[in-house]
Amino acid sequence: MADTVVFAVGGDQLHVLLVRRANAPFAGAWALPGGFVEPGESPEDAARRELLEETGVTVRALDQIGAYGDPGRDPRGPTLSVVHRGLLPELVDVQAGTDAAAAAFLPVRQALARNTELAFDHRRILSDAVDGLRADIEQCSIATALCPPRFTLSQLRRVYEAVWGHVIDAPNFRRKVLMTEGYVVPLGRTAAPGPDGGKPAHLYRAGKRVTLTPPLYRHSAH
Amino acid sequence: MADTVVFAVGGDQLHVLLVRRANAPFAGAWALPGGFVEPGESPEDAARRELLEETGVTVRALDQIGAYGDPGRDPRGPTLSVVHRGLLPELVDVQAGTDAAAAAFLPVRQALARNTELAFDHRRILSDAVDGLRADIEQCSIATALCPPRFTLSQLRRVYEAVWGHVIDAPNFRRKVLMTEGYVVPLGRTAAPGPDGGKPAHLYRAGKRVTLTPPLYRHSAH
DNA sequence: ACAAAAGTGTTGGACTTACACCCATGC
DNA sequence: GCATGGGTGTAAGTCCAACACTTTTGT
Repeated sequence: MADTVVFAVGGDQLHVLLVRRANAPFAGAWALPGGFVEPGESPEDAARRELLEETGVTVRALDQIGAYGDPGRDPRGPTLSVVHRGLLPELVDVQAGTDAAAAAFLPVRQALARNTELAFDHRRILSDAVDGLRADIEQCSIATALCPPRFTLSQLRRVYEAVWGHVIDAPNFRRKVLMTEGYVVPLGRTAAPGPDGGKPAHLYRAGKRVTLTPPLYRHSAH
Repeated sequence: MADTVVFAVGGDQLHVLLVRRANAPFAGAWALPGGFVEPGESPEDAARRELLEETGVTVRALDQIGAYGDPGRDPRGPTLSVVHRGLLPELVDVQAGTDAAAAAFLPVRQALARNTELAFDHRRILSDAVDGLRADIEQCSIATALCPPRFTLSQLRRVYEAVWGHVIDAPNFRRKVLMTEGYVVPLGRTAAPGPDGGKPAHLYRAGKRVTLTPPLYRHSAH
C-alpha cells in the first residue's frame, strides 16, 4: 500500500489532509489518503495517483517517511504501507473521490485529538509524521515548501511557529535565515503590507540549499 | 521483502555484514542479508529470521531505515524491500547459510569501493544507511549499541571516530558525554589498561536516555 | 625514567538569546 | 498621531574547540 501525509499551514495552524471513509472497515472515520500499489508503479507513483484520485490534490514532491507493516494494522489481513509526506504552500480546495465520503484539511491538533477517530494505524503514522516534520524543518530547508513561491520572512517564520507550536523571536529568526547562505534568495520587490498596515516586507524565494548548518534551533521561546 | 544492514566496529573501522550470493541474479556479488516476508510476519520479524538463516547472527534491536520499491530494482520483477538497521557491539563470528556462498563483515569503505560489486540497489541502500547512522549517532544514544555492555569512554569515542571517519578531541568528548544526563551510567569498577600501559579507565554502561540534547557535533577536528 | 592512555583546567571565540530601538505604512 | 508589522543594533550569557597540564599504569 501507499499512504500519504500532506501538510499545509493555514491560519497559524498546521493542517493535514484527510479523507472520511465511506466503506468498511472504519466507515465514517478519517484516514490518510492512500491505496494499493499497482503493477509497474513505484510506491511514490501510487501515492501520487491515490492522492489525486481521492482528494484532487497534487503535490510537487513526495518524501518517504516510513513503512508500516505491523500484522493486524488492517483487519482485512496483513498489509504493508509505504508512507510519503507532501507539503503544500496553502490550504487548497479539496474534492472528495468516489470511495470517500469527504476530504478536507484538518488542524493537526484536532486530527490527533482524543475524540477524532482515525482509521487503521493512521493516528500513529500521523503522529510520527508530525514529529518528523518538526525535526526536518530544523535541519533542512523544507519550510519553503510550505510557503508560496514568493514569500516574506514573516511568512516563513509563521511556518516554523505553526509547525513547532510556539512563537519565535523575529529579529533573530531573520538573521539566522539570511546568514544561512543559499536558504532564501532576495527578490528586488517588496510585498504589500497587511490589512493592519505596517512596513512592507521584502520578498524572497527558496534557494538551492537543502541542509541547514547550523540548524534553526526549536528552543522554546522565553 | 526485508533486507538488513548490520553494523559493527572493529579495528577502528566501521564494518557491515554482507553475504556473497550463490545464485542468480547477481551470483557472486555481495548483498545485504534479507529475503521475503512470510504470511503473518511483520517486516521486522522477517528481517530477523532471514538474518539468522543467512548469517547465523542475531541482533538485539532492529530499526527501520527505509523502504525501497523502485520498479526495476530487481531484474526478476517489481519488489518492495523494507530495510532495517541492526547494531552489534563487536565483529561476531558469521556462518553462511545454505543459499549463500559466504557471509562476512566487510569494512564499509571497502564495501562501497568501486571494485566491489553489490547486488540489486544495495549500494544505494548501504550508502543511505551509513549516512543515517552518521546522523543518528549525533542526535541519539545509539552509539552505546555499538559497544559491549560495559565500556570505557575511550571505547565509546572510538565508535564515533569509526563512524564519522575522523578523530575527536578526547577531553571535550568526555565532558559532553558526562554532561548529557542519562547517556552513560558510571560503574564503580575500572577496566584493565591496554597492552601499551596507560591509566586504567572507568567503566560505564548505557543509560536510559535516547535523545542527545544538545547533540554531539560531528565537526571535523582541526 | 619514559611512553602511553586517562582525565582536568582554562582560554578565546563563535553563537544564541533577549530586548531596546528605528522605519514605513494604513487609519 | 498612533497602532502594526518590518527591520537593525547590542550586550550578556552559553557553549564549544583547542591545547596545556596532571595522573596512573606498563616496560
